[in-house]
Amino acid sequence: MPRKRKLLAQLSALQSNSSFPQLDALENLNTTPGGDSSPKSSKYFVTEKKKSSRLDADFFHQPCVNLAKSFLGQILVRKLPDGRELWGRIVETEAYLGGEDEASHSKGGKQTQRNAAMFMKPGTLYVYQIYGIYFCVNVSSQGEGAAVLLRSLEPLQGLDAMRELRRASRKAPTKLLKDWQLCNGPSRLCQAFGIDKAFDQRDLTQDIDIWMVPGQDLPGEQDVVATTRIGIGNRGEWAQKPLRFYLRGNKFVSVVDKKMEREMAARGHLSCS
DNA sequence: AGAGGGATCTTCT
DNA sequence: GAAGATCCCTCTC
Repeated sequence: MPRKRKLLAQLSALQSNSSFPQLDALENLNTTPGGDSSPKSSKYFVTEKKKSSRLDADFFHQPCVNLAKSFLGQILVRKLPDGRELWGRIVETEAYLGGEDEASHSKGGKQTQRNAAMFMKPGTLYVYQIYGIYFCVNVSSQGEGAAVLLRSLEPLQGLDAMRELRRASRKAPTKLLKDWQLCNGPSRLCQAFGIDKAFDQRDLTQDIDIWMVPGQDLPGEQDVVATTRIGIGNRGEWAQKPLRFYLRGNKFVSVVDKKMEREMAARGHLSCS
């Protein structure tokens, strides 16, 4: 299986120096981002700066739907083992509410080995494998077994690395992926950001490889489209609930619901200009 | 542009 | 044993 071998090779190349994550962390504190090797930079300064800009436990401690909306416009940051930082603005999310939600992995309130992270403290990552080949990443919210699925990102920094990671999982020689194709889908963003099962149960408020920072321009209520979730098939009424949220008009969203956007406009949610 | 099928494996019945 | 919070490739209109 040449395809699989190629994937593994790419992955191990990227993670070649990650055998001792704690040592890596210490080294990273002593080096300035961007390869500046000025020897006198203070690690205390760097630590302080990081802490102040990271979204904290208070932010994640919100009811599921609120958190799903609050994520829009915020920034996911991933530090690769080689030191490169990937930045992506969150533009599409889905809320999975827990026990009562028939489409949730935590439906019926049942906790299993797979979904354990959904029951952990808000800000915990829940990463699961889907269809045997892909991964999806969620963030635990307030509420028993509730979590928010990250569906699409607008890539901001580290696009070359994202393209490499995305290309590694395809077989045929293809044209270079456009920017909008890098992170527009739950498993695509996991590929682009190098997120796999190893990130399950990690804490976004503490982890050294992945975290979130506040976005610059946060959307208002009128910029957010609320519509049905993707890929949950026949789950009765739960398939119909508006639990997917995305930024209106953003070209990095994976699935646009034109019909819903028209309905919202007709209802007067869209400001007339 | 849209429909259809294959890939591939963990989880739960 | 079957299904699954997906993606990619190919075929057809």
